[in-house]
Amino acid sequence: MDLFSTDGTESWWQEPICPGAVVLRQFATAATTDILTTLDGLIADAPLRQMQTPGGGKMSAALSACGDYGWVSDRRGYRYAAIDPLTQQAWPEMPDLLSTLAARAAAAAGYPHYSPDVCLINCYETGAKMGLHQDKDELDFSAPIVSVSLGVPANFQFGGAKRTDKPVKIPLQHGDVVVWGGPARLNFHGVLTVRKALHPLTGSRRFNLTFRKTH
DNA sequence: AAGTATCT
DNA sequence: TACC
Repeated sequence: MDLFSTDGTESWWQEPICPGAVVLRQFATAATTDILTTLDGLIADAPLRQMQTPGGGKMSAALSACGDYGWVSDRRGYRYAAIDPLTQQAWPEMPDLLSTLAARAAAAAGYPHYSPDVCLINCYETGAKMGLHQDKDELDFSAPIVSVSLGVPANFQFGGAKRTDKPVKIPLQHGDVVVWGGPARLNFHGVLTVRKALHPLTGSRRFNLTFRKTH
């Protein structure tokens, strides 16, 4: 296990998943109180909402976003939109605290010069899940995905380039960051049903921040 | 479709 | 696998 400590205030380590993908364990732990305060402000301006899917279903995780665009799903399909359909306003600007964290994580995983234009905010209550899918609505697949876990734990599933590839199950805790790009950029991934639990900073909720370069 | 129903 |  490779252990990193730059100034004595952070201590994290990395666990490879497959070529192009890695877990940065406890990478964000030191900053999570400030991140969650920042999140409160963001979702006050762009409320979390459960989006409709094209088939007529509803996603169990509630979503919001900040940055230049947000990911939107409705009966017509999936897309990135510059205007939040709920508020009819632009999405909140991405705070420096978040873009800096994402860039630091990407660099640590071997992807320097990362400048995401979107941060999706996913909120999982007990029982919520996310089916296996690919992040393929972006226009730039050369940039990685950076995924920050906060609050109650969850089991992440990370598969291959084909839906039928058997995923590996990765338990994620508060402060863990997953980065995937390069040969793993389009790999299928998802979140198993979140189990009832309590976290001192988020109660029963799990938040997931996913950063992307969409344009 | 990031979900769900329906099939083999 | 199909869904428009």
